[in-house]
Amino acid sequence: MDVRGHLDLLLLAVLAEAGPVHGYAVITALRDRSEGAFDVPEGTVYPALHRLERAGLVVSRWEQATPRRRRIYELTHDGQLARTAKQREWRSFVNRVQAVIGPATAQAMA
Amino acid sequence: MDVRGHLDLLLLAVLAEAGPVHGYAVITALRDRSEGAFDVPEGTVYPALHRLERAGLVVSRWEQATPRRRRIYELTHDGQLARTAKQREWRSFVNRVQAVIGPATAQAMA
DNA sequence: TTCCGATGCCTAGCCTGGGTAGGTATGGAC
DNA sequence: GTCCATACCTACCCAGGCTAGGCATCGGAA
Repeated sequence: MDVRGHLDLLLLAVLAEAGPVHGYAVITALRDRSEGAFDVPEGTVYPALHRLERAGLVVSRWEQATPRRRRIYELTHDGQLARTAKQREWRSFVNRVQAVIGPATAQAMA
Repeated sequence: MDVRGHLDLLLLAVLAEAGPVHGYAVITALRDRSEGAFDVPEGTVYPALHRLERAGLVVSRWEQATPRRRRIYELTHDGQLARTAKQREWRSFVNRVQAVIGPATAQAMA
């Protein structure tokens, strides 16, 4: 299942709840939390994290003294704000879609 | 608000519930049902309808004896199936996202 | 009567985002 | 010693959706 334009929300959510974490762990966290549904390829996640960093929503640093080189990502303040904003957007989006595709479906979701 | 990869679902839903309808009406229906949120430009909808027709999910015919020329779109049987499939996908997608971004948000949606 | 906005259709091209495919390197298990 | 999992990366492709334009008709307002 692809992430359909909501990748940033997912990444920001993982970073917010899992704390400072490296890229590969973001991928596994996404897979675990979605029960395997969001098996997002590395070629999607790494560039996305770089985008978020360029946008100032995350900062990264190379982890010291670990067996493998790891780049640790962390939300900035702007990233926190963006996360809550995107969550609001997400809720609104879901409600709008629900309104279009019919209340029966909305009920079936509960 | 953009439709983020769920345009086909929205179009199929409108066509399923509003019955045979022309393209411009699809646009207004989408806007009305979403309370203005999905104000999808014509340059998005018309090509999308053509895609759906090429895919065999809708058929179109030119309406006879109307003041303006109108192309009427209607779901095919495959279109009906695709609609229900995409609704299932949508529900699943929402649940997965919810699982990732946290149950608190899911609760807030109810 | 003339003009403008709403209706109704269309397409060419851009841009972004996500996926594919491939490369590099190290650690641990067998 | 070989192979898989870990861990990072980028170049490229492609689809989808948006911008920006064009065309035509109708009704109402000025």
